[in-house]
Amino acid sequence: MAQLCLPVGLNVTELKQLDSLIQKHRLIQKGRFIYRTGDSFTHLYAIRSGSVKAYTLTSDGQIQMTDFFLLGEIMGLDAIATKRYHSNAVALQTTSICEIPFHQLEQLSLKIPALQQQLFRLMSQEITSEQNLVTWLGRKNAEQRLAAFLLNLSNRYHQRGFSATEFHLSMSRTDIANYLGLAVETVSRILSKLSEQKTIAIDKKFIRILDMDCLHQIVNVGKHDSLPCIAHHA
Amino acid sequence: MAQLCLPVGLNVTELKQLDSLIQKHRLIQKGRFIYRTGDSFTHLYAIRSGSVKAYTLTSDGQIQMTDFFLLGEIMGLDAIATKRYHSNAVALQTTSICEIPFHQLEQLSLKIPALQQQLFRLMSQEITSEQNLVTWLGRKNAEQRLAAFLLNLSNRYHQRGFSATEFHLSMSRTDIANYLGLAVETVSRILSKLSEQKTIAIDKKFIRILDMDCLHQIVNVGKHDSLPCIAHHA
DNA sequence: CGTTATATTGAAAGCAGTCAATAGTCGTGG
DNA sequence: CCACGACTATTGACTGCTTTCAATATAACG
Repeated sequence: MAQLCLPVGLNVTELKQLDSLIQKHRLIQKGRFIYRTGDSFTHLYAIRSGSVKAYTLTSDGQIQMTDFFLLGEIMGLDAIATKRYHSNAVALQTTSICEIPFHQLEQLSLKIPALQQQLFRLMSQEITSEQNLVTWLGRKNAEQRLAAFLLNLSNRYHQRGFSATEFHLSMSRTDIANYLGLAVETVSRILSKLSEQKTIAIDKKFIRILDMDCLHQIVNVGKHDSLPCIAHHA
Repeated sequence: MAQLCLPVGLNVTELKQLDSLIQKHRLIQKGRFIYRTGDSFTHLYAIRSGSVKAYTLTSDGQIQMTDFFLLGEIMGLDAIATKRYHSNAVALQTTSICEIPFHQLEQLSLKIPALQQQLFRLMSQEITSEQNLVTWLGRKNAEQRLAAFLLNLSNRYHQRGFSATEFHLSMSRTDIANYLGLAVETVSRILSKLSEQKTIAIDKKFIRILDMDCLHQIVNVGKHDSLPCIAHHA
C-alpha cells in the first residue's frame, strides 16, 4: 500500500511502519471535493487512480486553475507552511486517493532518514515543477503553451508506465484554457489547427500525439519565431 | 549567526549545533555568480545583505529570469531533488551570503524536530510563492503584473523590518521585464504612467509607493475590467 | 429525448510586442 | 575630474496575436 502511495526506497520494517500510517483510502466521485481553500491542513493525499484539479478563487470570484494531479502524484504540499489548504481540490472523474496524516508522517520521517530525504525530494520537485510552469506562462505564445502542456501530460503518464502518445484529457477545454491563461476559444482553435496539420489527433477527450518532434519544436523556438514542422498539408 | 541565516525557534543547545554548521559567510561582488546551472548541489545559501537574481537559459540561448532573492531569503531549495542547481545565481549588488551545507543540515534535522519542521515550512512556502507567481503570469495584463510585482517586493521588505513604501529596485528594468514576461518598453511605459498618476514616484532605481490602495485595486480587478483608481489628473 | 453545458468556428477590437530613435546613466581611462 | 563609449531607459508609431462577442454544433445528463 505505502509503495503505491509514497514510492520510496525503504526496507521491510520501515515499510511496515509507513503502511500503518497510510491505511485509509477513499473513493471520490466526479465533481466531489477532497479539500477546500482554508480547510485546516491534516493530510497529504496521493492519487491511486483518477485525476484531480485544484483551483483558487480571486478576490473578484474568478476561478484560477493552479494544478492538475494525475495518478501517483501528491496533493497538499503547499499547505504545510500555513496549516491550511490553499486551493479547492475536485475530482475530475471517479478517483481513488490515499490519505496520509502529515503530522505522523513528519514524526516517522525523524526516525527514517530515507523517508525524510524522499519528502525533501518531493517538495523540491514540486518547486521545480512550479518554476517550469512560470517559465511557460507569459513568455510563450498560445500555441507553445498548449504544446508544452500536452508534452507535460505525456511525460507524466509515461513516467507512470502509461503510453506517452495516447491518453485521456480528463479536464475540460475550459479548465485547460484557465490553467494556461488563455481563452477557451484559443485552446479550441489551436487544437483544431494541430489536428489539421496531423501533429495530433483528437476524438473528444481522447488525444493521440502523432508527431512528438513537432510539439517539441513548437515549444523550443522563440516566442515569435516561426519555423514550425508543417511540411504536411496539400 | 544561525539566527540570521535560518531563523527558527530553537533552544540554546540546538542553536549551537546549527551554528557550527553555518560558519562560513562570503561577500559576493556585483555581477559575480553564487552558483551556475548544472553545478552539483552542496549548499543552501541565505542572504544576509544585498540581493541576487536567478535565471535559466532556454534551449535557444534566451535568458529567463526565475527569481529575485532579497535579504533573509534562501536560495537553492529547488536543487535538492536533482542534486544540481537549476539556475544561475548572480549578485545584483555587493551581497553577503551564508553557506549552509545541505547534507549536514539534513542530518541535524533528524535530531532536531523543530529544525525539520522549519525546513518543511520553508519549502512549502517556496511552493506557495511559485504558485502565486503562476497565478499572475499569463492571467494578468501588463499593468497588473507590474503592480503585483511592486506589492510583492513591498511585502518582502516590510516582513524584514524595512519600509513597505520606499525601497531600492536592485534589478534592472530589463530583468523586471524578463521576470514578468513583458517587453522592457512595456515596463518602462507602465512605470511612467503610474508615476504620472501619482500612484508611485520613481527616481532611477529608488521607488516610493504613494497610493498603496491603488496598486491593490489594479491587481484585484479582472484582466480587462477597468475601474482604476485614477481620480487624480486635472 | 429534451435540456443544459461544453466545444467549435467566424469576425472585429485591443493590448502588448517589435522596430526605431532619443535621452540618460554608469564605468573606465585619459 | 572630466570625457568618451557602452549600456540602460524612455517615448512613439505600427503590426499582430489573442481576446471578446456572437452564432452554431456537439456532447452530457437526467
